[in-house]
Amino acid sequence: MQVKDYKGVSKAAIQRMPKYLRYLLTIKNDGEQNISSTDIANALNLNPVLVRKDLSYVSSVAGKPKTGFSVSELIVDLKKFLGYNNLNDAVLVGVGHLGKALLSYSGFNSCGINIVAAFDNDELITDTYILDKRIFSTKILEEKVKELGAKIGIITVPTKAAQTVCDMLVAGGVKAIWNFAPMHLQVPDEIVIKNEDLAGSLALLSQKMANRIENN
Amino acid sequence: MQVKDYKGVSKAAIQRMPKYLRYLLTIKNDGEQNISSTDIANALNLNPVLVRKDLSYVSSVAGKPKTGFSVSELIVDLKKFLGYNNLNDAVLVGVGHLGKALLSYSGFNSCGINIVAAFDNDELITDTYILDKRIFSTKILEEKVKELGAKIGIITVPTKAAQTVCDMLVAGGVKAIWNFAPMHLQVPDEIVIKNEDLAGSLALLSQKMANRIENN
DNA sequence: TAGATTGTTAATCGATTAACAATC
DNA sequence: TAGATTGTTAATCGATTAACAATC
Repeated sequence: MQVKDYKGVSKAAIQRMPKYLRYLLTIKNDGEQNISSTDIANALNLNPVLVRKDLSYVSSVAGKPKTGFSVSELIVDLKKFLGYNNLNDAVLVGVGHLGKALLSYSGFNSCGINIVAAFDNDELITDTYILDKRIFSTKILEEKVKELGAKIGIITVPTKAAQTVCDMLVAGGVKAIWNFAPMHLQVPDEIVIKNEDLAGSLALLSQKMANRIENN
Repeated sequence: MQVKDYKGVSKAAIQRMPKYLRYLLTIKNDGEQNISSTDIANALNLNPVLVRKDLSYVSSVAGKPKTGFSVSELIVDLKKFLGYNNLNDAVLVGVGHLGKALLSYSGFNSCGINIVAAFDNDELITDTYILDKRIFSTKILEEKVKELGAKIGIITVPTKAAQTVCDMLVAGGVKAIWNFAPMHLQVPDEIVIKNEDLAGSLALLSQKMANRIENN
């Protein structure tokens, strides 16, 4: 088996990969065996050349002129690229509505992330379960994260607690932070952080709306 | 009062604006009157030149050498740029965990968006309230959206229902869709859409982790 | 074969950073 | 005044698109 080194893939391209994978899974389900970059591009409102370039980074088998790409093979390649076969253990801190939403979402298991435990301050819910995930007290966060060896920390606590929780997760040994609290967190250089900024998305949406109306 | 035309602001810059605003609000709370672009940049891990360029798009008053920018004035300018003073009415469809999380989040009111109603298929929760937002049956979605005149539709339903709900919202007259379902939605050209793609974010996080570990 | 489709190189577009003069 | 800080222009970097030869 040939080994790809995945060099030079742009950030934007990385974020498109799960979209390709999802689309391919749906058409595979419809019984499609082959697909052209043009068809993928049309379905996802992208430029066909961009799709070809993205797929060239991950595909182990070249697309064939006239027939296009093998759906099954692309799916395998995309899953490998995205690391969906080897799960990373994660813990989630803050079992409010959003925390519950993420804990209940079964789709993460097929996205390379496995939430193994949750933490919350509220004594009423500690030692209860959401699906098969136990909720522990935040008091034992650091020690428990060490024990579990979790590598990703998901933060869904209120803004004012976010930095403290972040520090505890880092002390517990996580290598990456996925932050849903609306604030910028400070982490050591070696820690990877991804901020999920809804206000930023909303700003973009509002701006597009304003411009759209203006141009009518 | 001078009128800014906000031309040439990059998408990336638009998404940074709420971050600046949030940071300025916290330091205003700490009693700071002035702030330099360098200090903002350090706090948010950005390049100072980038911060100055971004702020130059929105600030009605130039920063002063030696003292920097007036915190209060920047706050006013950012709020105006982001349209946080004139609220857009929105409806939310799909009152699961994520839907509840968004309905319960009081912070949207200060982000220019006002959720006026929600919809769900589940008869058990129709005509109940979350905060002051009433949950209606999805059956009357189109007519109710028209009646309310909502301009933004927020989709938090399962994947398989997302496109149908999207079409109903568009038929109801919304101008923008904020989609949290993990799939690509098709909308008419004149409708603005923003996909909140957690799988894409996660892909980026995983990739960064993999590279970080590799480079050690 | 002819035509659809691929994959690559070059050109363009967009965003960030570097350099530096202006000024409070 | 001197130095911190701004704002702008040019250079660089990164990502997308256009052009086109290769090929099943």
